Amino acid sequence: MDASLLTIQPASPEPIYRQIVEQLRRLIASGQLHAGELLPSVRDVAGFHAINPMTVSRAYGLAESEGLLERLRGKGMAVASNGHATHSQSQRLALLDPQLSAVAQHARELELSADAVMRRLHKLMGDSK
Amino acid sequence: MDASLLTIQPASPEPIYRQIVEQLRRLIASGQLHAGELLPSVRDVAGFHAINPMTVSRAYGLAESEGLLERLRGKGMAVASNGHATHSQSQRLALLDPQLSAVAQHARELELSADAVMRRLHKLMGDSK
Amino acid sequence: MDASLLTIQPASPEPIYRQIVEQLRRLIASGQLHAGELLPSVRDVAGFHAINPMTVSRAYGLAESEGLLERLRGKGMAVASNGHATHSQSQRLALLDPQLSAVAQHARELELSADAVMRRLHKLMGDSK
Amino acid sequence: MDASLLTIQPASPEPIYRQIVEQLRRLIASGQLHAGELLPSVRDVAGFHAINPMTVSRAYGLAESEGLLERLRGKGMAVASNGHATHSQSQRLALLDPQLSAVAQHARELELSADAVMRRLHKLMGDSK
DNA sequence: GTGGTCTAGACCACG
DNA sequence: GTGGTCTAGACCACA
Repeated sequence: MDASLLTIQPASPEPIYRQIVEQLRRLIASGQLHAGELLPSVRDVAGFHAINPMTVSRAYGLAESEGLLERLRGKGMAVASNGHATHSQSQRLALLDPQLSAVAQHARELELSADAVMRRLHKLMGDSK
Repeated sequence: MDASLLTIQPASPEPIYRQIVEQLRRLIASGQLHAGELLPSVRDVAGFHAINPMTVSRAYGLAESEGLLERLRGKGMAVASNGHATHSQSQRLALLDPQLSAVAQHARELELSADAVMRRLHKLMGDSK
Repeated sequence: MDASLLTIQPASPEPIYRQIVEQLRRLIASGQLHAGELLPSVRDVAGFHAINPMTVSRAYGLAESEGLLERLRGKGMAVASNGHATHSQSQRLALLDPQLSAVAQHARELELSADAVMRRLHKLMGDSK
Repeated sequence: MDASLLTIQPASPEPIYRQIVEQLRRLIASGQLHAGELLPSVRDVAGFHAINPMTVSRAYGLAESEGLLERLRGKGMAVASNGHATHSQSQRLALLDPQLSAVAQHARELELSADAVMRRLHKLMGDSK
């Protein structure tokens, strides 16, 4: 894996270290990071994105305590081989549920139809490809 | 308007005052709160939801400074009568865009198809009705 | 709870933040900290033990992510009310198992009898009261 | 001595080199390794346990600097013949003291009686025989 | 080379 | 008042 795979948005209200953890969670769940794969070093990620190494270290540490990553002493952090990788589609969808529930509630408050919301979402997902 | 119309989730990472402001924004944009309508007092909202009155006051103050609400001396806060209410559908959809963009990005990281995500969203929007 | 209840050994190889978390785990499991009880603030603990507030904050954060503590926004950290508190004696004993297993293995390597080890342990536990 | 006599737990938080040194200390103190006995080569130990040779070398070096081992030029490392071997029982018990003190403190924090802890320890020492 | 810990201090967000 | 985030930099431990 390359440090450039991670996307960091420093201006986001979401803390950087959590952005990293959640991206890792998704990339691992989808198999884009496969079990055993070595992650870029803390210093590489920090240098590439111009953030503090401790911020990256904090993210890696959290991901480890969640069982997403494991520490190979002297080598770095690797994707854990605990079955967290390559979830089924329904498992991956479940990761989106909290966000989608919020969207559903907000749409209701806005009195928007499911069709209108979905057309908009479809457009955004097409654009992003 | 009744204090029970607002939904507060004290355990959410979203700060309470922002939950209130954003809900007001959506309820006003959709016309569920109409211009001139009087809001429940800070004390009522705070008492009903068992939250700190200062939090409600802060939300009302922010909403006022955005032009969503206006302060009627001696009567309380009311929905502003300056055209913020009853947005068009496209304006209301725009309020959902940031969230939908995030959903799109996360879906990409999870390698989920637009169809699968939309089916899930459709189900959630149906359920919530 | 008072900041003086925690014991910090800065010279120990065990990191300070983990000393705190594990002590909290034991004090909660034994009911010496009861569910809902407010912990001393990060700044109080840091000041009392002359350590960096971030170190304490890190410990509290970890304890929260383990479900031991919960954040009361604006009030501080409190012992979680998730049933982690007041474990049965067998549950509390289980928390000592890893250490006791290591003791057992080391005693074997030292060719020490169970009786000799236990007499020593009994003396130490008596002294500490 | 055979490389298989050492027990290595790569996943333990205890560093590997220290696991080796402390095991050597205990095996020598108890006379299971006798003075003058030749140890397996760095390469053998590293190969057998699939760990880095440098780690084994570091452990041997530390043990030598402590006087546990001595370097026989051209032959390898051997158990030192300077009275470190076959300690008395009280000397061997002293090697366990730091661990037992920690157990005593944790038991106090868990409000466990000396009897309960000792029954558990007795069971573990019996099992491991 | 790897990650981990701690400090000192600034600044923010929340109630 | 509370905790949270981030930075900059030093130092350590491990392989």
